[in-house]
Amino acid sequence: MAGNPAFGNRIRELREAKRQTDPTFSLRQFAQRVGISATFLSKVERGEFDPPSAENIIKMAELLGTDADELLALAGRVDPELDEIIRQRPKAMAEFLRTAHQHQLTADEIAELTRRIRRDRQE
Amino acid sequence: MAGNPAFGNRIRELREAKRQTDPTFSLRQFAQRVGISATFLSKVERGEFDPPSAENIIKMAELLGTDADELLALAGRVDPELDEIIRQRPKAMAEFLRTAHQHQLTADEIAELTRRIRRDRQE
DNA sequence: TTAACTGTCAAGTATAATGTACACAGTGGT
DNA sequence: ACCACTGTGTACATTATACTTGACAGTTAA
Repeated sequence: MAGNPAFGNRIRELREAKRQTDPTFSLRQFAQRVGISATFLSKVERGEFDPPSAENIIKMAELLGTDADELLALAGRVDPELDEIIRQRPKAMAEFLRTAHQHQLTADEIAELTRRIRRDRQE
Repeated sequence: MAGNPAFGNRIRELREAKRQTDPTFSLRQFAQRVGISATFLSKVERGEFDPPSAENIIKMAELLGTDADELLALAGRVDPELDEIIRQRPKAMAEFLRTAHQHQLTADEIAELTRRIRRDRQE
């Protein structure tokens, strides 16, 4: 890899937005709360460095009040927890994911299947 | 990481089995066909080194005639292709996976959902 | 005007991941 | 006795990942 402007821009955008109402969202202070250096964050936001580790991206999402999975996706990563879930049922989950992809399921259609799990289980 | 006996044992087991009928499945020859050194494979099989890259595990699965996703899971990895699929619908897929996990869906139940995708799509 | 911020630049670092080359010892056949 | 093969131990090598330190210039507020 060699930097990711899409991810960086999004972080800067979210951080600047937060800062409108909370001045502690300066580059330095935000970096400190995430647990990385200001320099690193600066380069990441300008797409000069690769996004941080999944762990730190998740911290960013929490602080910024946004969805971690979307931020991770933007960074070209997946929550390690999801990989762990796949590993518990590798064949079945792999087949499910590939089939969903082949049929180009929309987010709504996937959400419908999620609801079905909850519904079937609750009775 | 620091070696993975479960993965190594499985590879050795599968390779030795193959060798019963095909003498080209010696450690050296198999390593060569996978594209790694015999030394490395030896250490991996004895759980002294970590499993190879996802790419090389997939090659092993092909040569050994076994399921790549299961081998990858044993190695503590996930096919990068699956991560890519998740990244295309991060929120929906993440929610699906977490819900399936929370409800402890069995492989069969997941397969049923996969069939449902195909069925609903075919009409 | 100086003090305290803001973000940025240049350079370097620590650790892990993913391997390699080469020499060696044991075994089985000829 | 020798050859060719088996797997293995020692000792690195290479690249990527995920950052850090310290110095700097511009802006803002007292």
